[in-house]
Amino acid sequence: MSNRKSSPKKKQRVTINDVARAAGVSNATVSRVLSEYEFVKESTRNRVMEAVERLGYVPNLQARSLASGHSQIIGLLVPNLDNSYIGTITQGIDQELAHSNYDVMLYTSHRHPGKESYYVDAFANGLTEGLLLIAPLVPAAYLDTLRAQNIPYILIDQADAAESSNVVEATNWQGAYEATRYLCELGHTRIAFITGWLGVQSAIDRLEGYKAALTDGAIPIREELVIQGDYQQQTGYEITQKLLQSVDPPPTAIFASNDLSAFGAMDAAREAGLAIPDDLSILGFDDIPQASFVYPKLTTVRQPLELMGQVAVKMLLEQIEDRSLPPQRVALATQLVIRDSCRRIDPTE
Amino acid sequence: MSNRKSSPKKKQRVTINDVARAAGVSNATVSRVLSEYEFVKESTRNRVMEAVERLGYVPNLQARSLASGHSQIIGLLVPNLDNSYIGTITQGIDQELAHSNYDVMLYTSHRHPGKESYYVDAFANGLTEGLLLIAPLVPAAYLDTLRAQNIPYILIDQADAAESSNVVEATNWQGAYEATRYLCELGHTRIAFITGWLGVQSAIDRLEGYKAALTDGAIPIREELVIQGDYQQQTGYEITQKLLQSVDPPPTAIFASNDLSAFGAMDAAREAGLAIPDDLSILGFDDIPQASFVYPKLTTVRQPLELMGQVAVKMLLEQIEDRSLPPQRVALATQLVIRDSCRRIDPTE
DNA sequence: GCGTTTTTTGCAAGCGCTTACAATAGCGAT
DNA sequence: ATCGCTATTGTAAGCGCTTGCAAAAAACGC
Repeated sequence: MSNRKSSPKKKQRVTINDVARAAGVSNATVSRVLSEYEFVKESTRNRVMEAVERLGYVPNLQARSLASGHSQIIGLLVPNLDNSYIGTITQGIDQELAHSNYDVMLYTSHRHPGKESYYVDAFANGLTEGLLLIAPLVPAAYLDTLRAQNIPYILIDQADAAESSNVVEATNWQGAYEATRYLCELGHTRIAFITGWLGVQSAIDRLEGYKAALTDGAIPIREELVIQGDYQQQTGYEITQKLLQSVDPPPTAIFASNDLSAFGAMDAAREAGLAIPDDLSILGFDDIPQASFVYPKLTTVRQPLELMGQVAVKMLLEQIEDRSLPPQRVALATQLVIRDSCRRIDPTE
Repeated sequence: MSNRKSSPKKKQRVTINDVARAAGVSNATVSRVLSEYEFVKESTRNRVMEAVERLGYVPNLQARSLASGHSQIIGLLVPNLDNSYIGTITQGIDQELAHSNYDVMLYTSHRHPGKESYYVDAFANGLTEGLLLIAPLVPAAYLDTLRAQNIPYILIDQADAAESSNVVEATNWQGAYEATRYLCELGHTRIAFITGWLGVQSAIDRLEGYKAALTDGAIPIREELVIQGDYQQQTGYEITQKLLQSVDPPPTAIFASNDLSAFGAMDAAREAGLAIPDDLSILGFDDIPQASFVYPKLTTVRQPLELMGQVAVKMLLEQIEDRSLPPQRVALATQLVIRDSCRRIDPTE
């Protein structure tokens, strides 16, 4: 404390100029070496690299992006992170991004609508070059902002009614349709459906797929068997409890709009003393990692979550490259994964 | 395409100078208004704010941080995101951060050791002002880098052997000890233990707690009942399968080092035809949301995951404020949450 | 009304890096 | 040796914002 002069408080960051001086070149040359500019003499390049190495120089990202206009950062807006659904998509995103030199800025909206648009405003400050929105609430308001600012963005697993966004989703309708048909073919006629949170298009599509399949199977749609859920395990549990008590005759199968809800349904069924699949068949949607570890292993509709993340990144990077690209929509194929939670039902039952 | 002159390709970003001009002041004044500098005349402030509003001005973050030296960004390094353990901690982090004006940069290491240190190098470029490391692999190498660069960082749920880091963890030893004692008190003497990934301290602490409790309960530690796992559900499943086949007499209880492993154990047990808790008691660690939704509800040791995230953020922000603060270690209390997966065992069995 | 203070502003110098544009160097051809 | 090119490097003007310093205004004291 006595002589503060002797302790230089300055953060002695190594800058490009230090490197330039050390290598006996101008900072422009250092910059060129670092950005792999082609016309740099071999010997100069080596000299610079040696200096970089020796001084432990690391470029300052903000300076770089201020000067170049590119931040090499993309934003990722997620509703929350406490389930593996989002996590798996993120895994795919991250994986794809690993090949590029983009970093990701994470924003979570905790399903608080107000916050999402707040964040999107924040994105507009130019920090991020593009945006990945996983199952966003899409109150249109902020998509307008995004478009106005001409910021590339991709909607993952949530179509935009306006049709003017880039979206990566799964074939939700078909997935639900096939799954329901499967249940029909197994002999089920009383098939309950736990919807997802109907604020998102994917949930609606799944519901429609379910209905269409019943109709095609000449099974009347009974409204008391279609219950509105919200993709949460707890809700699936509660709904199923109620369902099993109040509907008579009870359903012989429950198709849940996502695996988490299906897990909830399994728990409720077991608690009610029903064996799965003997007394009740259960079918999920997503195929998160857990689906194959629960007992019995869950039959479910696989969404290629990781792939969705990867594809979204690819699309986003393309859009960043060329802002004039027209909006694309990609629907990746779902696939029915038959495991142990559904069984053929005897028509006489 | 014909006359490209008419289309100004320039990204017409609104800058602080535009606002200054519009409000008839200098950019310095605008900057002061925006940073809530106290000595600005009320009328000027209003004029500026009005201009900001009207032009839809949003400050450029990189310019701001280049000039000020503060990026207001913290880095978050996670091993992966596909389980709710990390997600829940992140939730806490995010929640606490919402009160501040920091954003978070996300890095995932996918448990690939090489990558972690790669990232940490990247952090050194000054983009982030501090780092939160969730259950990192800690190959010491990059902690050295961090310390050398004097970048504040907090280790979450992973102590640093060197004792010189800030860490937020749970009372792992005590948690495991209490849980094991509980099992003993229930009459169990053949208690198997599925360890976590022993590369992290927390896993070791839990193992030690388990051993200590057995010793205190005068129960000999049988090595064949202690199996090395890695915190994954699948591994828990496989281990339990083997355990049930090969050990004779079989354990009457299994204590898994985390809930995921416990879920795996439950599945394996059920598959082997054992009822839980009647034929086998199972106890977990973490208390992730799912723990109370599986059937039977899992008895487990709660780690205050969200709180850990929040505390970590608080500590980090303090460290950023004042770099000279000495390293702190906080161990948050765990708590045994008794639910339905363990039962008292008849001594005559 | 004048010298002092205290507020409010503007000026201008960067922050560390990129990138036209210009200058220099190197080289074979003439 | 000179010219014409091309390869290589340097110069310098920013990118958009913050901030120390100083000037200008307003407020105060007598």
